[in-house]
Amino acid sequence: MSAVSHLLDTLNPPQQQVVCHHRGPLLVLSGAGTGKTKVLVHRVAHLIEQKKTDIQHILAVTFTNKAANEMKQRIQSLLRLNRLDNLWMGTFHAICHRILRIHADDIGLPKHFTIIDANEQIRIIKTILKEYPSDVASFEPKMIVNIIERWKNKGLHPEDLLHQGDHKPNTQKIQQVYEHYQKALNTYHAVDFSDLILRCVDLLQKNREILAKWQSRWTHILVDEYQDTNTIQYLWLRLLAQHNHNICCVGDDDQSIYGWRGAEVSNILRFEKDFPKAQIIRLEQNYRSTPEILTAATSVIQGNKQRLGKTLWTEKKSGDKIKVYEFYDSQIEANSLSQQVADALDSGYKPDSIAVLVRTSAQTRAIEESLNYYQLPYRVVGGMRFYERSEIRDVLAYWRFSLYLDDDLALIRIINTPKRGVGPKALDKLTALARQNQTSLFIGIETAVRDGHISGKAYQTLALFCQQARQWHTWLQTLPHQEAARQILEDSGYLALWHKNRDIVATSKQENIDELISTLKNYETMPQFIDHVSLLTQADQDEDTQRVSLMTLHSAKGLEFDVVFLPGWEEALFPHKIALEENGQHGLEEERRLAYVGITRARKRAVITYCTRRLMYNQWIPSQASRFIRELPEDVIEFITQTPSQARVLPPPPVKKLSSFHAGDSVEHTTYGNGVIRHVDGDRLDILFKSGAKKILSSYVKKL
DNA sequence: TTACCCGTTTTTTTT
DNA sequence: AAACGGGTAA
Repeated sequence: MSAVSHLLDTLNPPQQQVVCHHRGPLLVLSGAGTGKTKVLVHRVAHLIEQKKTDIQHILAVTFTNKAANEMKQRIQSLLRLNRLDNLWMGTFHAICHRILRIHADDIGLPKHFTIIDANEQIRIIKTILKEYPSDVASFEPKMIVNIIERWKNKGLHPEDLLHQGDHKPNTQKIQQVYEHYQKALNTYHAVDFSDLILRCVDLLQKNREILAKWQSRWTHILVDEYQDTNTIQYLWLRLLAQHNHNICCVGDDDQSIYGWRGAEVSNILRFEKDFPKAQIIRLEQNYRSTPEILTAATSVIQGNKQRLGKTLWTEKKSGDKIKVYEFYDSQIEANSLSQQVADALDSGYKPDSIAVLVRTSAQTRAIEESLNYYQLPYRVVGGMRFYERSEIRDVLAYWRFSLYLDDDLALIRIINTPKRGVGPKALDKLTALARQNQTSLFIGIETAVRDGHISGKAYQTLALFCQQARQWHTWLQTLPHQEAARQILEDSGYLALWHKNRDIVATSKQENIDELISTLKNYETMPQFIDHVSLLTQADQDEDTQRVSLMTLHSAKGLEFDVVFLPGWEEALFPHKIALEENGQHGLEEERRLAYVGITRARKRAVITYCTRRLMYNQWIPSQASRFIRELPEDVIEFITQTPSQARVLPPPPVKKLSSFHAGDSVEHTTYGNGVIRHVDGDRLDILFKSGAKKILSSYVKKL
């Protein structure tokens, strides 16, 4: 008997096995912790092992790249395979990206089109808005981007909006900006995130042969986290599955938390209509949590009216009650949380089986400070992402531009970094010139230099720059790519920008750049690296080290931990007031699903906390318990209140004794690095860092 | 063109 | 508290 057939028996009969064997459209409505990932992994493994299906005929869509990697690994170890190169598994965006690159010619994109991020979107919108009359120009660029995204998520192009008959004056104006924005993207040979999918759908719809090719290629389509699929993604799936009808979607309507990104639960209902023979299977046995946790989660989610409805049950043994704490303020909440983390570690839980899940990323700051103070090992998941740092984007732009001299967006980013005396004015002129001649910006600049269109100061630097750029381009063709990459940064004077500066910020930027250069060796060529990087969102750093995870509820989707802390359950923060203001009842229900996701991440212990005052914008704002706390069933919770007088006393200092400080001691600060104490003033230390002197609370520094 | 001052805003959630 | 933007002087 083969390994997998044997493993199928370890699945929990009967439904889980049915999912693995089923052919034809299948919708798996499964609750939290019912083993849906396991089922998907086994289904794919089973298909591959039976040899009836070649790996390349399977398409599996996951919600994050990380989830895809994990699933691949699990399949590999099940089948004892080394590689799964021909398996198409990844996010909608990654898969559409691959398809678009194959068919770039068919839709008039260059092979190396650029994918722009949110910052670049806003920058482009800003420049566009300048050309409009004052009423439009005063629109918030971010709002415009949001509206355009919403349209794109529904598959609406600028011209579709004209036929829609929405004649609100603002809609018409924004429609024009949308049209303008798409033109700008075209001239930059760029697409935004939503375009990856939208343009892929366009490609498939307009080109029957290409559609047929992909339809017949994929005999099996699997979709995870189906509840978070938006309209355009659904259209894409439907196009591809229409031929074979062999599509298996797994999702939980109670965990739909991306409505603001266009996800529609109605896609679940649509599925039954578009695939009439679809079978629906419900997985309702939870294998993850204690009955207490499950009861609490179920009770909260029952507050929602719009549910497909299912009843989760478990055979697990009874465990701890869910603790609900009220604290005097958010600092005390953070400190108490640290202590409880320390307790959990003491009682044997591994750091990576503990998580702190917050509603907004702003909450992480206070918690981080406290975890630092108590010297607990933690990691912020999805915080300031590596590839979003300005120095990393600069370096990537240098490389991208050197590789593709016609990449105008990259050029614009780096042309005046370091300063070459080319400001917005000069850039406007050069752009206009390039557009006039129908050339890329770089060629435009070269012409301008040759024909002497530029005056004194900028002329010198630009002439040099053009020569250098040609040189960089050649280097990438002739030298080993890692070497070329470094030389470009040297030669351009970009590295010197940070070398000059001795402060801690510059040092960390240098380190980041070094790290980026060293990752180049994992790729064979520069184009390969650039392609890969444009879709990376989370740098999977120090995965191997044992740390407590600190992240938002949204990024915790699909994960599970033994112990879960849920701080900040207060009205206005959770449910967030913007969600209520903008989306009313729907907003509230989505927040409630978020609460459900939070609680159900826990295997053994869940701790919910709130406080009566919270520090916001450096001001103390009174707060009150979230309505979700009232929705918890009393018999599974243990309620603990700290009175203000108790709360005023700060918890004792770290488990390890806090060393007393003296002038002359060397200390370390997580942000500012190493420094020397000049003067001690009670709890405040006057420290000389490389970046300059700072007065810092003793609790934030470590004695060396 | 850039550097600096001063007043204003910032906190949903992410592929 | 810290980041951002508009305005102005050099």
